Amino acid sequence: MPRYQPSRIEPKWQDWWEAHGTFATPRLPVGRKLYALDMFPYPSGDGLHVGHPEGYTATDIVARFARMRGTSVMHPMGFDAFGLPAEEYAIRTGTPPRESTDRNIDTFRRQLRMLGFSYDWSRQLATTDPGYVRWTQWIFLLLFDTWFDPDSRKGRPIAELPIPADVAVQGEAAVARYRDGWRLAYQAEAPVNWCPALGTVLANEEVIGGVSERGGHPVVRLPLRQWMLRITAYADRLEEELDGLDWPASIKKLQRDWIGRSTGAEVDFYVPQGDATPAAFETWRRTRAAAGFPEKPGGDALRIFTTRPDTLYGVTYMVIAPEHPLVDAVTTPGQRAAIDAYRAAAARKSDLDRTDLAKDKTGVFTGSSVVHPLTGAPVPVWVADYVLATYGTGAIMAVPAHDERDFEFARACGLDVVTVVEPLDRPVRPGELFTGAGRAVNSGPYTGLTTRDFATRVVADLAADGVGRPAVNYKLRDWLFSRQRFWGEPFPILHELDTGGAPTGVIRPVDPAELPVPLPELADFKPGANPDPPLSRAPAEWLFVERDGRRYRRETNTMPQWAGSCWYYLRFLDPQNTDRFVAPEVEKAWMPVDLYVGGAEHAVLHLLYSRFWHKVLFDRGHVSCPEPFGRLVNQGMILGEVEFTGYRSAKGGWVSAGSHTDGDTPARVSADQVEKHGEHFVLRDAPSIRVESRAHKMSKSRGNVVNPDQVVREFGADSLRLYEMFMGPLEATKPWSTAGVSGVRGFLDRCWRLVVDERADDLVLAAQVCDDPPAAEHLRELHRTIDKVTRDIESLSFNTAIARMMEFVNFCTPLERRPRAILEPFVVILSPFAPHLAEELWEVLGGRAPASLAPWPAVDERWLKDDTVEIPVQIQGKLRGRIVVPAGADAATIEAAAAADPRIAEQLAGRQITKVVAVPGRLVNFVVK
RNA sequence: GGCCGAGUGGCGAAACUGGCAGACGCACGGGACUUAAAAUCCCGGGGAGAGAGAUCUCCGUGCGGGUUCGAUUCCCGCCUCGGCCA
Repeated sequence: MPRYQPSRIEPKWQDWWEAHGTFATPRLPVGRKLYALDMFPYPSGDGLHVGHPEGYTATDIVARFARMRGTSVMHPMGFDAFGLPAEEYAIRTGTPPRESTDRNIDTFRRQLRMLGFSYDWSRQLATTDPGYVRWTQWIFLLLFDTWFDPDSRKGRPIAELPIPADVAVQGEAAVARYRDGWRLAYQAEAPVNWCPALGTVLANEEVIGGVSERGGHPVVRLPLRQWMLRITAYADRLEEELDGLDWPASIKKLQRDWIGRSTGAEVDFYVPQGDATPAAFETWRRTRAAAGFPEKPGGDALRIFTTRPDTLYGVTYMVIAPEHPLVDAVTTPGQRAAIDAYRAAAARKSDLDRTDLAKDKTGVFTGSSVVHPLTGAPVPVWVADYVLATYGTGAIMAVPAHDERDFEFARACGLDVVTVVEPLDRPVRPGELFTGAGRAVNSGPYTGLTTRDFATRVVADLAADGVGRPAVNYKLRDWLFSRQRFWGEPFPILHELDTGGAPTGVIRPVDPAELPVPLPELADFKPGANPDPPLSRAPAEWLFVERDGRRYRRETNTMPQWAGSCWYYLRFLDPQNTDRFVAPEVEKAWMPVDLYVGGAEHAVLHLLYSRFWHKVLFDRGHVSCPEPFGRLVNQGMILGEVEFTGYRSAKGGWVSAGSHTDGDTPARVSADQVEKHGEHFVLRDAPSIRVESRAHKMSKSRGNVVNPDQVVREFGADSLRLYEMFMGPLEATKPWSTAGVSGVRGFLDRCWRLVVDERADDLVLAAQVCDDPPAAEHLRELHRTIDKVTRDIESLSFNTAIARMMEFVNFCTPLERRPRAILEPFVVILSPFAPHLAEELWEVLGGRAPASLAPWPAVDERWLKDDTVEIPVQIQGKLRGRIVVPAGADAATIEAAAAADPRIAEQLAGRQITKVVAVPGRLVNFVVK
């Protein structure tokens, strides 16, 4: 019994904390607050992975530490429970997703509880809870009700959208259409990635290399009515407001690159109507000069976006995307067949295939030309799939002399290359590719201008003539927000039907009082052969509703998994509220999140989408801060145990790693069969054979997945927590080591024996524990430990904090008399790391539970200072001796002490000292001749 | 191909702002305890060399340069590995 038995004490204290509401969070913080948040998990059927507790332990330590220092702490946990795997499981087994999801959540909750995290479990939520879905739908309606006002750069109610007079006169339907064109949530026919095998449309980021990220199924592009969110309206704010955030620079950069803001110009090229006479072009130009640059180009103009308006005179051809609306209009009968074939082929390619620089560029001439707005020269129009319909205007002016992709395409198709920019420092070679800035040549009236001046001037001139304007473009696209799946939030939108049951095109939001729109009971989860969502097969009583005497059909798309995770951090604050998604005073008191920890895989999407929703909520006055996550930390990946891999040839003999070929088969080699020779590991029995030494990502197929349940069974939850924190820096990628877990367990065993008499039958104090007043050396050791641990938790350097506590235990273990006055504070600082053990030891020491809420011990600065310090003495920068000097000794004193040291004096004798570097408290260095 | 990160003992790692490289842990070796083993406790471990010995010398933070009295740390160039994006 008195041995350290995690299996006994861990459940005991988990029950105790639960029964006593130890970690219940007040509705409003009292004094200082801390909101420490983990990225909530998707409750997969496999249960918790050892990667999960890494970040969770880190935030738990911070949360427990803050609580012990009197801070009000919000530390909740929930589940991101909508998503594909549950639905695929449903399709496979016929189990309704809600059942399997609830089961998985129970498993996750059990496993999380087992690890002793100090969550306020009364705040648990799942994105699938009807009470949560209600507010996700409510926020969607808010997006639907919001337009982005470019003047104030803010989201505003759609009712405040100014209606142009020419629209107003067309009547109510026209006004409604106009409004729909401005809403942040809108419908569009979009070329989408339809995956027949999954029976769904996928976002671009879910398509990798032309196949689905999940499952690797082929994907084709297809136009389909979709819900989109106008995230591009917020692109500038999403980029600019990264500045104030305490996030890793690399994540900020990823977000900036993803947004991909580029500045340049939009330019219209005249599309001849019928005969392409110079007179027709002149007429068009005069009309434009009078009317100005239109919001949308008509059929008589091909609009392009370029970041290099200074290369306008180098345009030798135009390229439009295969999906561009003008393709049909500009294709001549002779080219029709070739163009159609090309478009069909392009539809089967993903964006990735189309932009890959390594691949050859392809394209087809349309047979016709457009007219250059400055020179009036005809420019041939090509269709090529290296231009994407969704980027910019879906059309480009090609300047092969100054753009890499255009250059490659021109070379492949035998098109002209005309140089119009020269580098400032050297002459240009004809036909050379030069993408840098320089000076204009061969550019009519602009010749001689620098790239920057040219751009400014020409854009102004184009704008004056009504054929161009300055423009900003983003790589970021509007967010494709609908999925043809069952297991997601239904859209709270109704489509009006006419008397014949056909949609009229009029849509109507569900009254917020009627939310949530529940998911219907569905017998069949199988996706269809066409992109019709499963909900279109819902029972009629769900599908059709009547409002105000009109019949409606419900929207049958569902929202993507990102929807629920966009705002869960807000719901945690007020999870039971049935009047609002969060009470304003509660939101104001707790937000923003002070520490957000999770994997870097969410660097772009989740974090960008959340920020976008948050800004809309902010603009509409529902939250008090413009950014949700103040400080972000990415925990590193935990890899499997290091593996040694040798290679065997087809004949069965070993082949040295590095000189092996694909024909050789890899084979696991155990650690005791290898040894290190110089840089590499080799086989012990055949030292000429090199083997690879590497840790791999944990995966079922590799069979190197570590199961937290098993680790807890074998070593205890405190050991798992402590090991994951001791492995190395939080942000680093680290290999798992079972031996390492057992080493950390050894430390907890030593902590136990420091306090408890292991050989007694009952749980009693070790005989060495005494009430002696602690001696100076004890206090010095204690306070240095408290100081280091305190500072290390603040900087999230948990590994070094643990190392310091180990030193403390190593110091105490040999003591015949161990004053409780140093043991008690030690147990307190141990408690955030190994909370169960700390509670138990605290109890044995006679403390009043819970140790988890004991005040954090204060550091007494007195014990941090030494009377004397030992400092190194160098000659020529090489260590030649050490001296002991008073702690505060100044430069002159330590230099004299160093020179007086017999060993140093001996080596300095007869040499000329040219310089002395004496840094108080650090070192003395003599530079001699 | 681009961007980001990393490279330190047999292994995971530590080193404040440029100041004694390798704290702490694993593994390993030695010792104490034990009839014995396990467990525990104590001691020792970067490499090479010299010495009977306490000690001493040289080399050493991926490689090559540079800055500096002094570089794991800063700068330039390269190599390898990992991650993300294309």
